[in-house]
Amino acid sequence: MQGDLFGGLNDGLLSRAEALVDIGKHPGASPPVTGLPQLKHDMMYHPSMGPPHPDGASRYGWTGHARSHFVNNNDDEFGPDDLRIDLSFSCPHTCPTPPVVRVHAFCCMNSMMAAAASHPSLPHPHGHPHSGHPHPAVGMHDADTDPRELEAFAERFKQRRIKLGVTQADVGKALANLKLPGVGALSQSTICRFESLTLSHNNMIALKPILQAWLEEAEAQARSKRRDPDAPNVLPAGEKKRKRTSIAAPEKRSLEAYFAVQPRPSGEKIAAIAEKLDLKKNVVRVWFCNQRQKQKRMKFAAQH
DNA sequence: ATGCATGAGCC
DNA sequence: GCTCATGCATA
Repeated sequence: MQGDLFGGLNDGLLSRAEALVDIGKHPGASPPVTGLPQLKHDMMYHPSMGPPHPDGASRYGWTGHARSHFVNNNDDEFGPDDLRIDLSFSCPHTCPTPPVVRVHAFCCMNSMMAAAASHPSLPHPHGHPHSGHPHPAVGMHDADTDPRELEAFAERFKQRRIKLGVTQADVGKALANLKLPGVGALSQSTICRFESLTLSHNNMIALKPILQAWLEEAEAQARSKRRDPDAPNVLPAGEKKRKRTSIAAPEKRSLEAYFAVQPRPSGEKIAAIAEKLDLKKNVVRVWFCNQRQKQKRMKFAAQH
């Protein structure tokens, strides 16, 4: 029960996939997929493809949760300042626990459940766009969605952030202090991905105005040199840490080979693959999900 | 910087 | 069960 992972499809493909694994890699060498029920497979985003055509994301409840209308795009001004600011701004001493502040990054870091539970009305406790702020595209123009512009902004953002002496993690936390409606803290990961353009096009568009707002605030504050003992945070002790599964190279190669043949295996196929590779079914399922997502990310910086 | 994971919203 | 935004953990 292993040569039929792809059900009625045929063992040929599988064998081929496995052969590829043995051989080493896979790339373009595997589209012999004669008649695979290839589903609508969202294409990769190419900067050259021009603006949004986010057919993909826009049809999935994308309500622009993080889209901010309050920010206009005038990111062409380079701050000639090389001042360094201590960290984030605002909310110096009197920052108890305001009603709408997203301070989860400071206090209840660990459990995302806690974050979600404690701020049920947050646009994105860590997650998603929901009924929150259905602000379509207020005053957005091509420049806001133009890949080239996003790329340029990301680059400028990074440079200016570094000049300010602020880390990606700092920016993420500081975002909450901005107190922009519907804008909470973000992780270092997300800031990093924004800078490296490894987020979806929509995600980039949504985050840009927010990061832009932060950058302007930060530079303004840096100019007016202010010092406040904004005491950072102390991570709460003892919390069950999430353990990250590590898929070994051989298994990963197999998965890649399977993916090349069929990016969207059915549940049964996933189960079969999981068994064959001796991995949890869920691990395999998530791997495919992440692989698909990864395939759709921007990352056009390296393509230029 | 990136791999594996979670959870909301949707089908 | 999927997509999508996002994050913890880790290389």
